[in-house]
Amino acid sequence: MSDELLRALDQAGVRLTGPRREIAALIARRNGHFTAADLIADANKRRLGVGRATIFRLLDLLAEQGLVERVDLPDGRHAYVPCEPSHHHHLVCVACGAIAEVEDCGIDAVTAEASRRSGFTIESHRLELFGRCPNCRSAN
Amino acid sequence: MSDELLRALDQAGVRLTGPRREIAALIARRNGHFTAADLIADANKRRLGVGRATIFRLLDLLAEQGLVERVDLPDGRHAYVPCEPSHHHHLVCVACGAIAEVEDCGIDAVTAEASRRSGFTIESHRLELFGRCPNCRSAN
DNA sequence: GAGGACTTGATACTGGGTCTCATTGTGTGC
DNA sequence: GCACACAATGAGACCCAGTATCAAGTCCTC
Ligand SMILES: [Zn+2]
Ligand SMILES: [Zn+2]
Ligand SMILES: [Zn+2]
Ligand SMILES: [Zn+2]
Repeated sequence: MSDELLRALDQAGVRLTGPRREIAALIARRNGHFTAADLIADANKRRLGVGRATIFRLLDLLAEQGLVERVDLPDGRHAYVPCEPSHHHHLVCVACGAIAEVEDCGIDAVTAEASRRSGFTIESHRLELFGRCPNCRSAN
Repeated sequence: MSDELLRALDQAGVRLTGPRREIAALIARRNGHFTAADLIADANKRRLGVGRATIFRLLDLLAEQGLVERVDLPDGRHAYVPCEPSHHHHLVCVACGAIAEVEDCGIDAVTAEASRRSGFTIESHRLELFGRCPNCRSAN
């Protein structure tokens, strides 16, 4: 539920205001990835009086805390995924939007090799995998 | 030079128009990554009469042909990188924008493992590495 | 409770990118 | 070379994500 998000925010010294609780609840009841526009639409539908800006601000906050991660979809849209705050990568179903998390499984070797060949110092990386989840694959 | 881009476009059955030649020249004289806005600024500076829309349209075309690839910068901006049309990844210098290309060096093993663990069929992936090129590292 | 800092939402604004459409330019067949 | 069908162009309007501003409201502490 949204309790996790709220607890984590509280521990980070962030004020737990009414709007923030409501937006956290919206996020908790989504599954898979969502865009800022999705949340704004949700909020409008439920006639919560929260403003657009507040939603963007909370998303920034959550991203800072690593509770949510930004994903760039293949079509260029920006989406968010609720997340554990440890390093990992996302597998996104292009049909239904379902998400799976995968921990590093050999990426470090790849970055080390790339660094050796190019002479670059690598500071960060982004890996996103796109495909079809088991459900969508069988539904074809 | 821009001849490569033009030749590739020609072979793909695309009309070689004046504006397209000029934009291709602009791209050829850039090094590293660039944004659509960069090209638009270049075009304005040189008083080429090309419209914004034409630049976006050519970028789409080039991306379709794999002659240019879209990169999502860490700050969320969308940039492009001139490219070979074979699969590979980019190493982007966060200080000066220099680009190095790296071929797959073990990524396939990572995707296979992720697929095995999650049950997803993986159709595509995006890997971007961010760091500092040798120049920027020593200049510090 | 009172106070002061933080948060909020309305609104205006920016900037990337798309759409439309009348005009122009290109490649082709002759 | 020339005409023609059709693709491409550019000007401008338009749309949408995201940001900035600021007066009014809210939270937490004391
Ligand atoms: Zn995650
Ligand atoms: Zn990683
Ligand atoms: Zn799916
Ligand atoms: Zn550099």
